[in-house]
Amino acid sequence: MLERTHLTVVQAVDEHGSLTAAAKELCVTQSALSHTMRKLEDNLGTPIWLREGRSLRLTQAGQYLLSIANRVLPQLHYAENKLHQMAKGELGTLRIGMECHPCYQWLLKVVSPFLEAWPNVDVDVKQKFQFGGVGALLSYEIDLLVTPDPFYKSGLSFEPVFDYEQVLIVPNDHTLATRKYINAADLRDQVLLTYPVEPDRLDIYTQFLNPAGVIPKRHKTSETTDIMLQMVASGRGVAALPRWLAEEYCRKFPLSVVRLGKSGIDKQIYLGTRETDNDVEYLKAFIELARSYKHQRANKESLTDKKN
Amino acid sequence: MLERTHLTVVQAVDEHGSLTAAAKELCVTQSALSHTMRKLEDNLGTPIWLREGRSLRLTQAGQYLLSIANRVLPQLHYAENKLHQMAKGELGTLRIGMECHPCYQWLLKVVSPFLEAWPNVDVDVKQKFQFGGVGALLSYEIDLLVTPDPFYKSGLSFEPVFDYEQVLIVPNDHTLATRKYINAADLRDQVLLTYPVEPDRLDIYTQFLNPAGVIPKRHKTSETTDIMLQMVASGRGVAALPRWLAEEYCRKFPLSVVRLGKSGIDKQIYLGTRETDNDVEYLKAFIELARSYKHQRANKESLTDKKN
DNA sequence: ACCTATCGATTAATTTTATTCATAGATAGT
DNA sequence: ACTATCTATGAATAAAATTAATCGATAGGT
Repeated sequence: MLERTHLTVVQAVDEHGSLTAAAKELCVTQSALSHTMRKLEDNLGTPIWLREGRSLRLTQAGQYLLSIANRVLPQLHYAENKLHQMAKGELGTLRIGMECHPCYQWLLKVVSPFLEAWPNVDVDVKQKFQFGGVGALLSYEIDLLVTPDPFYKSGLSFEPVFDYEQVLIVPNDHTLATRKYINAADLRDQVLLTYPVEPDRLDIYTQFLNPAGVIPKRHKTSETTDIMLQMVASGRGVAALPRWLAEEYCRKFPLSVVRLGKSGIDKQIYLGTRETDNDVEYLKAFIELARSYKHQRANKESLTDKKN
Repeated sequence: MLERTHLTVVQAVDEHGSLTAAAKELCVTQSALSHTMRKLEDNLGTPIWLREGRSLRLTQAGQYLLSIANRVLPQLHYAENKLHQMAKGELGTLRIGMECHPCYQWLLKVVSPFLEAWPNVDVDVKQKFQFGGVGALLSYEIDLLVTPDPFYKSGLSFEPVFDYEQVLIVPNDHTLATRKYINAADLRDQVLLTYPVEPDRLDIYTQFLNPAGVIPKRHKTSETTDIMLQMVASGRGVAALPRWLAEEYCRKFPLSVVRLGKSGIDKQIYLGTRETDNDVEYLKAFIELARSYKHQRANKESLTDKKN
């Protein structure tokens, strides 16, 4: 009943001084505005303007209506703008879900250039999902899943964006420190430090220890990578980490990296999305950024390899 | 482009769970809503809902739109309500203009019962007018003029609401205190206290002193009635006031009232309004209240007279 | 595994609404 | 007094919203 047009007309008349001028501004005839506002006045039961000769003077109701127009119209304009930006995929919230700890370390590297490139897009990172990461993706709890386990299913698409080797990290003076690689049996009398998750979600168990039927001497957990590696550095145990991350810590602490098994444990990080989101610009951009980060790192690593 | 309907529909769908339910609520067909929202989605370039089987799920844009709806719609509802109240004359601001000091004293008496009776109507009192009180009335600066000088002109109507006698107030021990009435010449050697306005707007000059060609010994001014009468009480001069006001002060201070001239100076207070405002309920109510106050006071006075 | 009820989308027809056109009435300025 | 410039108005027209009828999809019951 009180429509946006009415507010627009009141505002335009106030700004341009007359119905005629307002009509020109709004690209309609003066008659149209006259009819429109007359109808509103009839509905409200009060005039908006007093007609004095050939000019209009706002009544009290009209003044109030003008104040409403000046308050509400900007809100609508702003909303329209935002919606258009959202439509163009320039604005929104990228809700990222994660299913592994190494993913988190990797994610931190990619998120910051993304935030810079897309100042109007927020990033939300979630880690707990009632029905798993894929469930969260399918139920629109998240828009992007970072996971080591692609789960091919219609409606979803997964893409590997990062390859890494899972390695053992030990103190420099550890008996295993100089080994080219270790076997599962070598961990039988070691204390193993991991993140506090179930062993069947830890690659070192599923891909290394379990197949060989080996159980380490003890298993301790640590929430954070820093604490974990400080414990490793002080000889309290050994830990498994992505090589790129382990090497970073080798610079900070007296630690060494050892391959797990003769050919190593190779892992990938995948990004999962809904196919319905294929045209969301900032999502595509994030994946592109993730891809380029992978290559950049690959180049770096080959350089380091040569140095060694 | 982003219309009120769109907001209403988004809100209704959120509240009732489906387009169909929302349509029933809004008393239109489901088809109508489907068309309306489809058009909006086309305009924005982004869907508001994801169609999943037979249910709708808000997109990010949709969630934003819903938040806008929840913010903006109440504003419009509230505005509509207020406008309807204004239309019924139950709401507004009564802007009162005043042209004389006694008017102000009288006004105070009438305004408070009015404010009680019309809790939704505000009262604004103004005293300075570039083009006089009538000008202020005609230019919609005020809605009601309280004045001793009716100015009959087409478009305006004046109504007397209060009769009073302008009297001289003197200290109890003053030489004039016991006189039945005084002549202009009696003020020749008195100090006259008045409000600080031009003498041609003071009745004691225009209707009493000037006709007799008398000028008082001295003329002092005071902004407030209280101070003025304290000065009178301490023998610094004499003042002219409406009788009803003077008698009130006689109870507080040792003061006496003396008639000005043999038959006294009779004055009226008029209320002036624009004829276009004839159907403004609260304006009519104010005038009615003013009238009733006049009668009430008249009765009181006649009672006091009998006692004396 | 098959009905059935229900949901949203769609097309064409229809109704309602908004807008224009043409013109009258009023008025401020020259 | 004349003219230009307002707003209002009624009828005609254009545009938009709404409906009716129907389709395809799907969740839930049997």
